[in-house]
Formats: sequence, structure tokens, C-alpha cells
Amino acid sequence: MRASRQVREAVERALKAAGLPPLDWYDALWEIEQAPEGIRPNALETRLLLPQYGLSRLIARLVEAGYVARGPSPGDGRGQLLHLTDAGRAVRRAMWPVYGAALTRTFAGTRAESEAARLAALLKGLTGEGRPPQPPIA
Amino acid sequence: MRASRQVREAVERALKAAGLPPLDWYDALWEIEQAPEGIRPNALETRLLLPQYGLSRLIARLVEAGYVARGPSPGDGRGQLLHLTDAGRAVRRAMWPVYGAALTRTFAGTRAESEAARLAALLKGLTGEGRPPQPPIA
DNA sequence: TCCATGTAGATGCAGTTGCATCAATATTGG
DNA sequence: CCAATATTGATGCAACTGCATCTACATGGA
Repeated sequence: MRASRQVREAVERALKAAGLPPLDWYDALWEIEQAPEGIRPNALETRLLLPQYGLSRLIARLVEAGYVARGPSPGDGRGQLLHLTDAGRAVRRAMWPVYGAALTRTFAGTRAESEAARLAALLKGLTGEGRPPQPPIA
Repeated sequence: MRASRQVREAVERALKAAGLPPLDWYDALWEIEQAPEGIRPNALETRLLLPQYGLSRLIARLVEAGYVARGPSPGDGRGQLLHLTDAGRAVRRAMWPVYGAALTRTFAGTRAESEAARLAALLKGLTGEGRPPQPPIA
């Protein structure tokens, strides 16, 4: 718990210092970007492992910021389809170097650095297996 | 991040279901209990890796719940000395089985279970080394 | 001694979270 | 076809967080 909080706070501080949105936004923007055909909130929910109400409000913030557009969900009047806007793509891209640099700084020099793959494997088992790897490179 | 959130939420749910206080309280109660001569908030701050205002308010809640008593700090009129009350000891003790059981459930059957020591070592490097192990057994 | 600076801890405010619940649409069994 | 139930997503409320700032006491130097 301590480790994850330390890491998260380091990343959050770096993003804030760079005038960028908080960390949660990154994952959400990334997942939405991966679905050019649009993605529905309930699908995001399982991918991001967020509670329903949390995601609902996160989306509201992203929409208000102009990073995400809501559209109707074909064939289901309850749902909606989310798409990334150009601004959304731009900010996600801008976030990555800052995010990555903060991570690098945190891990540099620790045992976890050389054994990252092993650490990731161990932790992945805890998330209920769930989702595919999250490869946020470019 | 996902792994730690999953674990934390599982523990929080278990504690709440048992009518017990949230997880943060456990660590704080534990650390205070370890210092029968009393401990000062600023010392707790470094042990718990909490921000100053967060700890200040956590202590306020613990005091209001009757689990912690504030006393004057000898030789420093600004400070205070915290002690656990009997109720505090009791609730900390009551929390542990629930806490532990939730952890066991989360780790059971994962690779992390058999490699707990390795995982702990990797993660510990990330917390800035900091503190001694946190052995909340009895 | 007095002032400048440093440290301990508290707090107002705005934003976020968890919980419970709601409205709207979908689906299913009779 | 309709009523019962399930699913999707939103929201009021109370609690909690981060940030900036504040008060009170402490300490060091002129």
C-alpha cells in the first residue's frame, strides 16, 4: 500500500507540476483512444476496474474538459459511445513523457528496476487476472 | 496501481462489513500502540508516510472516536503526545483478523502468495526505504 | 532582549469519493 | 403483449483529500 501510494503521489505531483490532468485521466484516455469505433462506459468499467459511479463522474469531467465526446449507443438507448477528441489525443500524448519520467525516477536504483517483469507478473495475479497488458508507449 | 487498489478495496469492504473502522486507522492505531510512552504526530508522519494535514485529521477522527488520547508534549508547547486508549487497543485487535483474512483471500492462489517475501522486498525499495517492517501479528 | 526565521499542528475551501438510490431503457417469462 | 426484473448510467449526500494558509510555540542571531 505504501509503495503504491508513494509512486502514485510522485506521478500526480509531476503531472500537476506540468499543468497536466491527474493520473486517472491517462488510463481512461488511453483506453478510449484504443477504441476508434467508440467504447461504452460499461466496457471501460471492466477494463479500468473503476466503480460505476467513479467512472461516470470521470467521464463527465473528461467531457467537460473537451477531451471526450459522448455519442448515442446504436441499438441501446440507455448506453452511450465515447470517442476521444483531438484535444483528448493531444493531452494523452503530452502526459506520457511526464508520467513515464516520474515512474523512471521512482524505480531507478531500486531492486524493482531490474526485476520489473517479475514484479509486474506478481502484481498482475492480484487484479483478478483481468485485462491485457497496458502498453502506453507512444 | 490496479493491484493495490483491488487489495485495498477488498480490505476496506471486509472491515466495513464487519462494522469496523477503515484501513488507515489500523496502521495509525498500530504505530501508536507500539509507543507506550506516547508518540508525537510528526514522528507518526514519517512512519506512516502520510501528509501532515492528512495525519492531523486522521488523529482528530481517532480522538473523536475515543481510540486515541492527546496529551501535552513535555518540553515542547507546540507538540502533543498521543496514547492509545483501551478502546483503541480493543478495536485494533478486533480489526486484525478481518484485515488478515481479507489479505489471505486476495493472495490465495496467486503467484504472489508463494513469493510474498520477494514481492515485499521489491516493493519496499520503492517507499524510500524508510521504516522497519510492519509486523501486525497479534 | 527582540526580531527573524523555523517547526508543529490545525483549518477553510474546493474538488473527489463511497454509498445509496434514481430514472430510463432492455429483456424475459407468462 | 405486459408486468416483473435486470442493466446502464447519473446524482444527492456525507465523508474525505489536497492545497494553501494560519496560529502558536521554538530557536538562533544581533
